[in-house]
Amino acid sequence: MVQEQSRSEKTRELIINSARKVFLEKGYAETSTRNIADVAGITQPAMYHHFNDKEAVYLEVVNRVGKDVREVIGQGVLKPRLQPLNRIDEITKNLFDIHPKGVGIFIHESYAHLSPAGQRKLGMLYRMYYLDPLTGYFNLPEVKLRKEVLPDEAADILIYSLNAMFSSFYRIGGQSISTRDKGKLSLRLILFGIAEEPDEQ
Amino acid sequence: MVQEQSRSEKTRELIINSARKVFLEKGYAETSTRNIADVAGITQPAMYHHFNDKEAVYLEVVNRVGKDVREVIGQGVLKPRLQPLNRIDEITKNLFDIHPKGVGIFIHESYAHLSPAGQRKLGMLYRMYYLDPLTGYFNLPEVKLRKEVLPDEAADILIYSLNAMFSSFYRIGGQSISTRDKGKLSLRLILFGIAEEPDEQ
DNA sequence: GTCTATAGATAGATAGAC
DNA sequence: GTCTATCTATCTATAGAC
Repeated sequence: MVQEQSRSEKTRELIINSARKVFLEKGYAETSTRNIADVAGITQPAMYHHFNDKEAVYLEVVNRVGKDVREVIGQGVLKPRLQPLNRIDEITKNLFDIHPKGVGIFIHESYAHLSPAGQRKLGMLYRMYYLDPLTGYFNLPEVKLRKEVLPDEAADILIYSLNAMFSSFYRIGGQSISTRDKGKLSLRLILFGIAEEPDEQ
Repeated sequence: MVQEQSRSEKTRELIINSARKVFLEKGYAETSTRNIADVAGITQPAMYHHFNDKEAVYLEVVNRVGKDVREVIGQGVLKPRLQPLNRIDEITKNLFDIHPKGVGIFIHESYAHLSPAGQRKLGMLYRMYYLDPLTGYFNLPEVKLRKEVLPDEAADILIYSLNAMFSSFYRIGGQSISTRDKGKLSLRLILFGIAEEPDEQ
């Protein structure tokens, strides 16, 4: 069942892996097709033999990265020995191992630069690989959400809030949360909020 | 004391106000100097008589917008008749009246496209006009923060989390929180978190 | 299948006439 | 002070030789 990889397939994989590095680091708009070709060690037009356009390369990369994301979230959910808070802490740690500059620069900031069809596809991949697996975590019986929050809303909010925590801009206003322990502390703030809840609103 | 405005000063104001509209809507990178000039009804090179470069126009706009932001936050803080939650709700509402596409597209996404000097200045303005006034709210004696959160951290987290809530990308995964009441609900999630806190961690 | 060459678009910024 | 014309750089994508 192991198929020999043709030269074309090898080059295609090389392009995808090179593009993965650059897109994860700089996002869609700031990545040029020459950047990708340079990392791959081919000329820029050669890329167009393997892909229709830049968008097709990006969406294939999102598909590959997304599968890894789904995998690490799924592994984190299925660790019954760990407390729920330690499990979600491990999930976010693995999420940022995959996205060195955060999820936002890779997914959210790319959206506006895609064609309408590309935007629909990106939305689909984001839901399938990021939101749905995290919804699985918040659906665990031992994870207690605040009563007005639905599991898929919690997943969405968590990813967006994490974006914020790991933004490089986070430091420009002076020393801030990112200079302290980014992991556990940030996560507690997102999960449990920043303020004391008033007795009755 | 009322000084007559010269023709040059009027044109400069016209450019700033035109740029303000476009930068708030599209952010720094997606705004071209021709966009600004078109809105102002002048040619693109004419802009360069009044400003050294695109960055100078942007930073002047941030300064103007920032003053308005400081103003609405300050007004919100000083409303002792309102409950704290209603006050912060009013503050965020006014914040998004000023930023129709959210604070992120105007401030945070612009950062990477500026010169080092511009980045330092933007960081300074962001702290002065956004973070410090909000820190004032979280310093109010009647606002109770969770014990591990400092007031300036709370300010930073609030702005970043609000970014997320109002991102246009927020909808692509299907119907989500943004289709419900964006205001009070989102704010409660940021302030008080999404999860029930475990009895002891 | 990959290359060189280049088309075609758009960006920020400058030169110089008026 | 504003204009027309243009420079320079960069980008995505294509044409066509090899």
